[in-house]
Amino acid sequence: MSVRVRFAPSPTGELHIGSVRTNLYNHLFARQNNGTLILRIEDTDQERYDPRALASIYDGLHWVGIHWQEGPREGGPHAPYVQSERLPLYQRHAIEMIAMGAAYHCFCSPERLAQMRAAQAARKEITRYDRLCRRIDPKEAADRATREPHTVRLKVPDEGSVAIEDLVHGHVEWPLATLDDQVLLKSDGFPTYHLAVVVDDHLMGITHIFRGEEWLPSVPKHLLIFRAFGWPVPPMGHVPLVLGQDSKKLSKRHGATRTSEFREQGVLPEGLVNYLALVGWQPGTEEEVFSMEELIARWRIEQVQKAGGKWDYERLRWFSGVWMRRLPDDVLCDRLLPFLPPEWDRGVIRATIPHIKERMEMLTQAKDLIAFLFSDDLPTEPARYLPKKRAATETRDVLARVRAAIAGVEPFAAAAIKTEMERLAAETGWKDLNMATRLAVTGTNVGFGVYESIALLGRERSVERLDRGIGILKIA
RNA sequence: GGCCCGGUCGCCUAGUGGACUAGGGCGUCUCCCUUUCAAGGAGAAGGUCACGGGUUCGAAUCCCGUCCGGGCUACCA
Repeated sequence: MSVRVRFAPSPTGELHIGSVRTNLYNHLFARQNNGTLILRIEDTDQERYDPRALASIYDGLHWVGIHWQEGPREGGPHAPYVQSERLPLYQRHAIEMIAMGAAYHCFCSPERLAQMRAAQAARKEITRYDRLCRRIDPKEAADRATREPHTVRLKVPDEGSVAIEDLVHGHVEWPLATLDDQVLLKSDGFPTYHLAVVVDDHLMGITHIFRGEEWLPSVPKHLLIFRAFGWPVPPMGHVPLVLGQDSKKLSKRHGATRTSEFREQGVLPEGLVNYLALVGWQPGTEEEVFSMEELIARWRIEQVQKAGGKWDYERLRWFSGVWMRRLPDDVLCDRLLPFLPPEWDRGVIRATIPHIKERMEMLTQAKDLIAFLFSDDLPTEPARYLPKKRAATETRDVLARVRAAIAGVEPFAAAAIKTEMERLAAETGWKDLNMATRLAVTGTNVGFGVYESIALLGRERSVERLDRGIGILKIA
């Protein structure tokens, strides 16, 4: 039987980075087994529905390199893949469960439910449905259901227990006596998550369920539904949560959590995927830099951690930097373009790549590094042209000698410029000759090699800037 | 409160009874390289393996208890 796994997000907002991690695991498992990955939209909560979410899911997942075969836009043999378009299916199954005695109609109003819970809480009891409607005669209930608002609830047995062999956590067991009679079908005709996942996972032929650990407590409810229909229960693996620094579920207050934020910050998707895979999984060796293809070959559910992983922005940056250096220059150049002014010449940008790729962790850092090549908007304050502990007069004199050397150097290339500059440094005894030159030519005290900077800028512009620097220092 | 899941350096983690004087990576610090910043190289600091009892010749690893943290506890997912 071929592997079929799914990613089932709720369209309630922008794609969360923790969701990407969970989906990445599904993707890796599908790919390594030549299986099928399915995207299913679980929009059963009309209140929280966010129409922008679907685009966010598609954009974010495609950006990190995750692709699937069946989904809302792709179609497939089990379409539709949006739960709100499958309502009759869930309603039919809910009715079937009632007929089998595994569920019942509930006519309790939200108000009564709220009062009931308040009373239970006041008595320090467990707050759960008191099963009032479970005692209504089924025929009467069916009749009332034709005209009264109602929900359908799971009829949880009073005794016994259910268990799974979780792929991550091992044996987990729940006594049924502690379970609530979960609502399966809401009064608006929409299913709850619990009914919808089980029905869809079965109907869509899902063979393995990998999802976040927050779902572990609801497994017994799902087991009861599988059991009622006599459906086989697919193997499940509940993967650890992605946490913030305070050990709580990663959320906005911890920092960036939207996938699009990382993209906007210039994080390389290769680095993100590499880092993400390692939050909750490790290969059993000391290697840790992996491409998507390597992850596909190596990832194993058995190696997934039990404990939650704290999000580490520093480590993510490091991985992004690692991939910055690994990507081919042409590829990196293309990645950079969206982060630079459109009028900047691609050819010039491309020429800087070998010099800046080792100095960036995020694509957003490129702009400052190469701006001096595209803008003549340099500082005007004399102090900005002085190396530490150097006076204006001496700096001006040294710069004049540099200017002469640059004006005549042949060939005009980094190696020859280096030779000239080193000769001048020896002659003048100036250890910070390069810094003085850098300040005059680029306007900043950090950046890649001065010789390369001058070579890239060109003889004419370099000389112009040296003259300009000398002029500013004369005024001072 | 109840149910469930966790607990190895600040963070991610290796480790599944003896080679553990607990290893690697991120971060921090030092040095080398470099007339900037990085990258690269070499080192350092950092852990009584949550705690307490057992079992055993021997425990991070097995058992029991305790503590701490988290998740769930909705007609949310």
